[in-house]
Amino acid sequence: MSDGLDPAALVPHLMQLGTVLNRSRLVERAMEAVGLPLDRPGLTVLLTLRMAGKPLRVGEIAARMQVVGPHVTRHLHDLERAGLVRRVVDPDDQRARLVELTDAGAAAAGRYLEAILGWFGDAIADWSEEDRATFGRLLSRFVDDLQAHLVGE
Amino acid sequence: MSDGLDPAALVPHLMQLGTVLNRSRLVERAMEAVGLPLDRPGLTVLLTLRMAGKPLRVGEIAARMQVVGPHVTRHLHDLERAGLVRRVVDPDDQRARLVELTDAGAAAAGRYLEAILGWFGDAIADWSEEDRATFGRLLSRFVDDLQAHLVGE
DNA sequence: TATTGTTATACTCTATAACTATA
DNA sequence: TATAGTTATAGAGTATAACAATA
Repeated sequence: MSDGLDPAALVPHLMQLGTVLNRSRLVERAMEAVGLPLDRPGLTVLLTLRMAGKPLRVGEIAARMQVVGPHVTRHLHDLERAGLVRRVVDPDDQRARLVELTDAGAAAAGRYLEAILGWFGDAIADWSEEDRATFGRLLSRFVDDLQAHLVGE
Repeated sequence: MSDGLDPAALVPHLMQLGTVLNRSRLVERAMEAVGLPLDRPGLTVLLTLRMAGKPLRVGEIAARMQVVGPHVTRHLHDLERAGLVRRVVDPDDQRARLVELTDAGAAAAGRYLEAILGWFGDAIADWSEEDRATFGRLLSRFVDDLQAHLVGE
């Protein structure tokens, strides 16, 4: 109530960010840059595995993407056919499948990430080191707090 | 290169935020809270008009939502049938239509916004005033810089 | 009987193409 | 001829339901 930085001022920025993140041609450009055409969910699966740094079960991928199981299964087919991932039976549970990146998949995910990072880096190239650090800290905190509140409700 | 707050650390948070913003049930909850069932794009149209604070042409709404004209037209039908918006011919150009909120539409948009603001406010309720102000400032700057770079490329 | 994943199907959101009316 | 909007259609992304296999 003391100034203009209440939630009301935040919402338009967040809406705009959501738009840029999801509706801009960011992903398409990354795919052009890398030269390996994937659909958006396929790329998300790849990046999810890459960021996890280890093989994941189908259900775990779905949970991290916040989508439902069948959706992941569907895109795993394409990725497997393209030689980017491999499905192996989980030794701990014969029902489950462990999905892992192939060498080609890991390389592709790395190149995509590199392209995207390049853009983000360019966008904040002239920020002070302090602003970057502060933004990183507050953004992380914001996402965590928001998710906690939405889940907990 | 001096610490962990380079773009690489930002990306996972941004991906997560994108997920929360677009794929969580945030919108559905707001609609339940308000009791007026709309689809997501319909609600976005309503909020776009509300945040503009004045009647907008169809093309202008589409531009702000970063979607294509026909998409807006489609949802305007539903909104008009529900009595939430009104389409009037632009006096300056007989080809164009000015879309304006009805009283009911403005009231609904206000209630939705209130519900959403409430959640955001709760999420950052225990932040210091300084952190809120800083986050607001950096977020706004980040979105602007990012958009400028993506457009300019 | 509960859980992991798959198959089949349907729904939501958004785009492209073809058209109408005004400029 | 160019622009604002609409209608009709198609495609991408995701969900629900029914099922199979293992636990």
